[in-house]
Amino acid sequence: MFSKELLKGTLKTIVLKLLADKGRMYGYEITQYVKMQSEGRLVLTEGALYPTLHKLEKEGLVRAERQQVGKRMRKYYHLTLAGEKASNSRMAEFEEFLQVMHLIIHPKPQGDGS
Amino acid sequence: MFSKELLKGTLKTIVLKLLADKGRMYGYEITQYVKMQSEGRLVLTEGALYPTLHKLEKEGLVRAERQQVGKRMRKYYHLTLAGEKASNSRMAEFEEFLQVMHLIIHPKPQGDGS
DNA sequence: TTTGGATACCTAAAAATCTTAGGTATATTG
DNA sequence: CAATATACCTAAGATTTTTAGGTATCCAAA
Repeated sequence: MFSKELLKGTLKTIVLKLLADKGRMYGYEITQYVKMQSEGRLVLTEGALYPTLHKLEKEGLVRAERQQVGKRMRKYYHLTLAGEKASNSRMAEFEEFLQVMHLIIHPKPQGDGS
Repeated sequence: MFSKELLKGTLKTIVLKLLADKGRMYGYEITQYVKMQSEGRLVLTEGALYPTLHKLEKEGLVRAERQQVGKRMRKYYHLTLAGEKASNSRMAEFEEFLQVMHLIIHPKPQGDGS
């Protein structure tokens, strides 16, 4: 698995995008889904995920609904209208980030006179 | 310009890659090069860059040489052997990160029975 | 000539984010 | 019945970055 350093700053983006795609997910489900989809290469820690979900809720981008399953509680999250907008703009920013990284990592050769 | 949140964790990678490509650069030059190459979309702050360069030096990945230009001092940085290896492995990690993000953002549809 | 902007380095406090390392409880499987 | 998986949570510490300075030289324009 790659260094987690690169993940910094992308966690919110991932969560917002997944909720946009799936409609509703609960925290543990997100960790499992990401692990599965990335073929084990990306493992979200709960210590990062849960505070992020709470923060998104406080910011009004997601809303939570508790649901009882057997005797256990699940907290399903879904996007608010503001959350949908945030998800879209985050994804647009991510695309731009990729473009910029590409420009820096694969530079157009500057005129070098040769 | 996109939110800097996405940049978190990529600064070292960028610096190592640029030094690998260019051979030697000084701090201010790095900020200007990145700004130019990204068409103004990415601006590295000096408060982040200089401490990062110092840290890379302490880790033995880069070495600095002071050079007088007029009455002003420049500190040119270049990769050590360990730095070259770090640059390569960082870039490999970054590629893997991109792949993983792609898998999460553009998921292969799971059998949904429809 | 002096003022402002560019060049060129630096640091420290604060904010933001994540890891580590727990805690609690239920469900399932060997 | 013990271990693993499911499912939530928090807090201390580490790391990284922003913000907001500081110092000094160079050059061009007013």
